[in-house]
Amino acid sequence: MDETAPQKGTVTQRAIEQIKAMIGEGRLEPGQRLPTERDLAVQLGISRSSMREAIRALTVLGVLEARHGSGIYVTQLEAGDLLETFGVVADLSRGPRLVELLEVRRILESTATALAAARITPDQLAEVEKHLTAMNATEDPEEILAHDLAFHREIAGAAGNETMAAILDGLSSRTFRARVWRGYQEEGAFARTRREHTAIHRALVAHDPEAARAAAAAHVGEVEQWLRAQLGA
Amino acid sequence: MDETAPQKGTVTQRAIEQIKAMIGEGRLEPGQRLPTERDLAVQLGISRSSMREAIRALTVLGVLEARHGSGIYVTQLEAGDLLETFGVVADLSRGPRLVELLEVRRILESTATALAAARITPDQLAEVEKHLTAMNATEDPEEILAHDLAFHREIAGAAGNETMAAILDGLSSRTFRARVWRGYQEEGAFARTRREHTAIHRALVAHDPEAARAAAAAHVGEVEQWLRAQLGA
DNA sequence: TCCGCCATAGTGGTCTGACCACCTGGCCGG
DNA sequence: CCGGCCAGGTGGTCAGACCACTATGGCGGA
Repeated sequence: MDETAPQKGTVTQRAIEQIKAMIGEGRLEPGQRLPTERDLAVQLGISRSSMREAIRALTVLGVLEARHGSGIYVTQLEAGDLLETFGVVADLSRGPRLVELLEVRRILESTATALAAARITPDQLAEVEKHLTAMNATEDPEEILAHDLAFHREIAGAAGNETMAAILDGLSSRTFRARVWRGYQEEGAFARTRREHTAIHRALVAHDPEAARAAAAAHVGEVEQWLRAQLGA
Repeated sequence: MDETAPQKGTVTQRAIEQIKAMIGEGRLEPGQRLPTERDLAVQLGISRSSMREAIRALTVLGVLEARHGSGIYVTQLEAGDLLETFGVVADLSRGPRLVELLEVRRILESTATALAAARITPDQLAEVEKHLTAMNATEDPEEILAHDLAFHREIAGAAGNETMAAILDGLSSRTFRARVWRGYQEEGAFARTRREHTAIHRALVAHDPEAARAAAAAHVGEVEQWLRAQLGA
């Protein structure tokens, strides 16, 4: 009856591809609910175990979402859903790879900040200021880090490219930054960070893209150079 | 007995986190072989089915690699291994998200090309030329696309940032580009593409970063603008 | 002695069927 | 009419069996 699968790879892998294809071809819309695991297994002619592995795989990729007791749904397939796995990359990278990731972040962050300088709205600017002042008002590293992240996320959002913002979010994932900061803050980098953030903010207020680009690049580049030196030592 | 897991999330999710943690803490080195599925399941106190789901999840993320009949191994955790999932993102993105991805690619590709202009070696330059001439010597879209990909990949590699090269590779994944090209090539874009590639190559030969950046940005931007227009229509 | 074949043990891959935990919606009683 | 209860359906987990493949080491022949 079914001559769709001419035997290639594992059945699970095949199931993953088939579901991905269904979504790619539009047979499954974002947010739509899929048949039950049991039905899907029958449809593709495989066991429920294999089908579950396929579903689990697509779940960690941010393509599907399983709700216990309710069903399996296609995510909205937005940038945030799919790029969440980017954080894993950042978390598992070490040594020279960390420097490379920071270099990528520097390139994207500087461009995003430049775009934001041109496009940011008063409301968004107010939000940025909120995190800036909150960050300056505390000495708790945890809180500083949180506002630091929010500061940059808000700016990336103002750049108007959700995909880029999602990537930057992954590149700044909590554990990633925490790992770098642990050693970085020892050299009293808080003050410098605050100065750099102020410079970025000033460029945003002035709607000066080039100044914003330079300030952001310098900000990330500072950490990048420090990390590079650490590895060379 | 075991107070490691105080009940949070599904057992599979917990297993995923635990294995990730083992790698993050260095208890599992890249390339190292893991215990068997059966042993791992016993160690973490879960069933083999759940353990298999966890392994499958980490497999699609490029963290683990399962070899039938041999065992499960940690990948080298290099950029290419972990960023393969980036291709999935590109394949499943549609509409405005495609434009955003192209914008990200434009930013990274232009910078990568600029870096390459400064650092490229004669050998690498020869390789680039090979793909350029091969691309000009055929009319088969399939082959042109293949050499087009290789052309950019070689340049990205010459930039000296493996991570960036891997991301660009994902952003240029076969199905992604094929989808865009299907409509794009109708307007006789082959000639324009060749011209643009020639301009990029010329900048590389001259070791002129700024010219390279401009040429690469224009090259990607061309497609980006076309796609933007398509969506607006 | 050495090489090559092959039996075998061990591994991941798949299947089955059962049970549990949770959500949902409808029914029933207030 | 409303609220709580309950049953059916769903994903989550488990157990055990068998299959497909790989690697290893021993055996036989050259």
